[in-house]
Amino acid sequence: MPIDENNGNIDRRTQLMQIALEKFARLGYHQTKISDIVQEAGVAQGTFYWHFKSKEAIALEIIETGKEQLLQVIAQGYRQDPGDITDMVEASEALFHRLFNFAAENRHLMEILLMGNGADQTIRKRISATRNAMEQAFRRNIERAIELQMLPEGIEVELRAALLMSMCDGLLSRWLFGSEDIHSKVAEASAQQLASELANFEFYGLLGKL
Amino acid sequence: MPIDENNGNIDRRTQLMQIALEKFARLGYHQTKISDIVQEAGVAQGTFYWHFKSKEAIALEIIETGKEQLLQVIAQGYRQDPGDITDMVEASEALFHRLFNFAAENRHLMEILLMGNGADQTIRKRISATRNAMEQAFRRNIERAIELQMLPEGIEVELRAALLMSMCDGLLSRWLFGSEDIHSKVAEASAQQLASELANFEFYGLLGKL
DNA sequence: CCCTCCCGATTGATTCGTCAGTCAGTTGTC
DNA sequence: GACAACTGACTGACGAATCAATCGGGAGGG
Repeated sequence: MPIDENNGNIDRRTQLMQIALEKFARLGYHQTKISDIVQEAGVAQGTFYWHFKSKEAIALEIIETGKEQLLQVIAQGYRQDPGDITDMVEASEALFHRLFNFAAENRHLMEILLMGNGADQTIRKRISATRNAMEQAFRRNIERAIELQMLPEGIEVELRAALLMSMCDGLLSRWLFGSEDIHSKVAEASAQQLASELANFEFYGLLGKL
Repeated sequence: MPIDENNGNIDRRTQLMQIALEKFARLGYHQTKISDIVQEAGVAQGTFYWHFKSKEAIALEIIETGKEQLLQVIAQGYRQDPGDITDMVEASEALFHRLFNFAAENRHLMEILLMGNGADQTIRKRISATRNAMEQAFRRNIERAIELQMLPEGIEVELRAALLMSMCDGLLSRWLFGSEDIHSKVAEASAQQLASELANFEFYGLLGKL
């Protein structure tokens, strides 16, 4: 056999994490048995415990990895140089667009992060830390916009970041996992459309641009 | 003993539901043992199974009860007669205020509804149905406002309802359960303040009233 | 070239704790 | 004596984690 054997032969560790991610998302944390994971990977149960300390450990590692990717997407942030409000809306829209694309490409990860599929305390805490990090990223973006005088000074930054994050949460859950029975328009929209609507609402609220 | 014995002697069923609600919220569904519940109620394990078919059954019943209360709060809705935008914002604010007060008085219920504390499929589905019902209530309110010409006709009602619901979700979670380490301003605000900020953002967005 | 020792990776039967749910029996009330 | 409410020891299943045994391949020595 050749030395460099990489024909779909990813690192066991990575393979197990991918399978676990998919199962945690689809079945929920508690419903996923280690035996399910190893069976799908075609290895024995002991192998799992050679690579990971425990079931919880693999979950935490999955979340940590996802967090880093996600923050990278957001960190690209708003544009650096001043402009008018239209520029601001556009920049915001671009950020959402990137975020929505990432989410679509990482459904399982988002399912865990957004729906917190039935994990326990420790894991939920880690998830919430991840979301908190996202929110802080949004917040820095808003602050930056104020420095550049693209937004008025008086506004409650923290509150606005929270609202923004909430709206992302909400749109993403509905877009990716909206209940089948209720055919939502949100579910059918494109990442581009959603990003655009969201950015508009962010700035102009229900009354729209006047 | 007298016939009508009600000295803090609530119906066993109700008592068990209250205790279960508190424990599900605090510890999470899977972490809560039936033995915990009955111990706190001071009854034997068999008693639980005399009143409820299963652990899942009590959880579903708790959610159902909560859903009804919650919908009642929202159903009081916007005012019925036309007015100007300021009236609209005020009506909206009043709705949020009622909702936030209810939430504060029903922390445990909200914790389950908002954080979905680690339950499995069936239960999460029921929770999501409850939230969906809330969202539809918001939606009807927006539609009503359009009929009364308090809002422009062109807007995407469904999307706006989703965004509104998301913001409520987000504010409520942060207000009631915001992580202790990050002292959030949101956590310290009053129901009144939050309702007001939210209603303003709803209509005017980040740019504020001009 | 072969033998052997080492070690990382893997196996899977077994252990062990944990709970949801059961049931045969008791209590007390009308 | 009938029936609703309650008891609590018990069981049966399940699933996370363990561990002694195995495998395969590379390094080194003769």
